[in-house]
Amino acid sequence: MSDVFQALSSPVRREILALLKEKDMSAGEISEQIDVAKSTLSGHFNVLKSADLVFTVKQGTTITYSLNTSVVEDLMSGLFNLFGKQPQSDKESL
Amino acid sequence: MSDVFQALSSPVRREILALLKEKDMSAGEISEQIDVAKSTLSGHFNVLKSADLVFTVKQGTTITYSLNTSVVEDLMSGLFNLFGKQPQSDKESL
DNA sequence: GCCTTATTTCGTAATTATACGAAATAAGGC
DNA sequence: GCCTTATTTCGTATAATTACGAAATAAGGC
Repeated sequence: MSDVFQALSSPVRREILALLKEKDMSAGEISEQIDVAKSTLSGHFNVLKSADLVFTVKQGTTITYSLNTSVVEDLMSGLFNLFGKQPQSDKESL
Repeated sequence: MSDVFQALSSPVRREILALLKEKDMSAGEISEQIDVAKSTLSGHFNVLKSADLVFTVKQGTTITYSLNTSVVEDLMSGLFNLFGKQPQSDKESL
């Protein structure tokens, strides 16, 4: 849960996710759209992968990034758990 | 938007919010529940206030913190905007 | 085997975040 | 006016984040 929020706290990473919402893209394609060094982007990709927000498929030398929509649903339910009216059942989710 | 995610990325701050979900609490009451120094908590309160996730009422020498539920709704709609099926209309929200 | 293209890892620097204890501020009761 | 209680600000230390360019790795075409 921390990982997901931490990942989402960067505007650059949210921009990556917004691009991937439209279509799957390679690291190179993403770097054409976002003005930071490729090495920096690569670091952001790692953060997004660790948070399980994206997954990759490697085809030859290009790596295609895709949005992992199921984790977004997990995030939503986590937010409901954090803020919803129901009493907090387990604190592990914090 | 960054502020909110950044605020939510800390487990300590999420624990504060979970406590405030149950009921309004003073800084002192919160510090009885969470094992970090009061000065450290005070810093977390500032982050939460900057993100507009909580608001305060001062009565005498005690300050009561309350959850700002409307910002949670803003967060939800921001997430839908980021991940939802509809094409991204404005990039300002990033 | 060698070049080119795609991407990541490494070394480094600057900024930001998190934590603590001690000192400062603010309000109320006596 | 002085003490007590509640909370914040300050000084400081450490760790994490973000960024860059250069070098390393990986795969494919020739």
